[in-house]
Formats: sequence, C-alpha cells, structure tokens
Amino acid sequence: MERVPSNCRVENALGILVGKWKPIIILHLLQHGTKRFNELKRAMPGITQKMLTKQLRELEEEDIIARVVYPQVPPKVEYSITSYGKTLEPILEAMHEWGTKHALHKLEKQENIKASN
Amino acid sequence: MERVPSNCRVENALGILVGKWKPIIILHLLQHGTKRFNELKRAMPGITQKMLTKQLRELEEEDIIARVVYPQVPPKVEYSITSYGKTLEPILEAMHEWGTKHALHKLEKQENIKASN
DNA sequence: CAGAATCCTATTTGATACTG
DNA sequence: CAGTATCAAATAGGATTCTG
Repeated sequence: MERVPSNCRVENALGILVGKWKPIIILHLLQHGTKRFNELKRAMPGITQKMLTKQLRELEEEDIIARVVYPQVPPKVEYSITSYGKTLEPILEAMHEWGTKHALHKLEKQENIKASN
Repeated sequence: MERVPSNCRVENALGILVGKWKPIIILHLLQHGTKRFNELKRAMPGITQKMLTKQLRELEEEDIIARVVYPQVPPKVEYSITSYGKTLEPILEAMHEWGTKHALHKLEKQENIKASN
C-alpha cells in the first residue's frame, strides 16, 4: 500500500506494521526470541514461503528484525527482533489491549442485533 | 485487506486504522471536531470523493465515527468521532510519537549511506 | 452538497513448482 | 533448509462522469 508523503507521523509506524503477517511475525519473535525460517513458518499456519520471505525482507529493510545466515549445508537462517524493533512493543501492546476490548464491543453489537430480531 | 481470523488482538486495532486516509481522517476529527463532508475533503488535498466516502463509511461501520444527515436541501452531513472512536487516541499517540523518532532513524540511515560513499 | 456509478490501474496475497 | 520463479486472484486506490 502506497502511503501519503504527509507530515502525519502516524503513517511511519503504520507503514511498518501493515501486512497480513507482519504483526504476527513481530509478536512471535518478541515473545519467543530468535527463530529459524521454518520455525516461523510452522508457527504460522496458512502462511506461504513466499509471503513469509517477503514480509521478513520488508521488516529487515526497516531494521525491525535481523537476519543472520549461517554459511553451511543445509542452510540455516535465524531471525530476531532488533533493539530498534523492540521499540515497537508499546504500540503493539496498546493495540493488543485495545483489540481485546474491541472484540467485546463487536460481540455486544452482535448481541444487540440478535436482541432486536 | 483481508485479515486473518486469528486470536491476535493486534489485528483488531490494525484493521480499523489501515487505509490510506483513515488515520488522517480520525486525527483530523479528533483535533478539529465535527466536520462536514466537503470540509474534510478540502482538509485532505489529493483525496477523491470516492475514497473519502468509502473510508468514512468503513469507519462508521466500526463505530469510530458518527454520521449525521440533516434532511435539507442542499444536503448537509456531519461527521464526528464517537466516544468509542476516542479510545483509539492512545494508539494514535503512541504511533505518532514512535513515528517522529522513526523519521530521525530513517534520516540517520540516509546519512550513513552518504557517509560511506 | 454529498454522494453514487463506472471504468481502470496498481499493489497485495495466494497456489504451485522448482532449486542451491 | 531456505528460499525463487511464475501465474492467477483478490483488494485497494484513482479518474471521471452523473445526480437528487
């Protein structure tokens, strides 16, 4: 998604977090530490190699995660959150907390619809 | 963007904020209060009626903004943040603060690239 | 004024097969 | 193991025209 070149700083954080799997990847690495490519893939049912690779590369480009390649056969690549990436944690936490409440809000809306029928 | 039906609550907040103009609209209404359709349009150079309408409708659907139609000619429609929408403010603030620092981070990267040439 | 409708392009995501 | 490459589908976003 192309973002506006505005002075709206919110976009800076949003641009990094947006992607179907990015928040999940970041959260997983934050909570479970360094992981190999296939460990991440297994942890995220439904993701394809292509998407995992792409989102990891984009997060790496933004210095949110670090990619370390061990030159051996078979290959071994480890991903971890950078110290810079860790600064995203408060935002993620705020969103998680809000999201938990929002789930309730949505549930109440459903109930209201049911009640009115 | 279709979102995963995961238990990752972060998606709940993210899904609402994602859209080229949504954060800008929310921020504008938060900071300037109730606005009419064309006032919003004028405040956001580059947006089309279609996109403004679409994003407003989606935010309304999520109970983030309220849409009030005055049955008169010419039409008058006012948009405002709901009390529920205001609960997003901490997230937006966290992102704005982070984004401000990130702008510096990106600048430093640029400088490093320059310095290494 | 505040949109709806239509047409079009670009970006994102997914499915599948192949490889050093 | 950790990817690429290719093709197809879905979604987002934009330009333009029309209307109660």
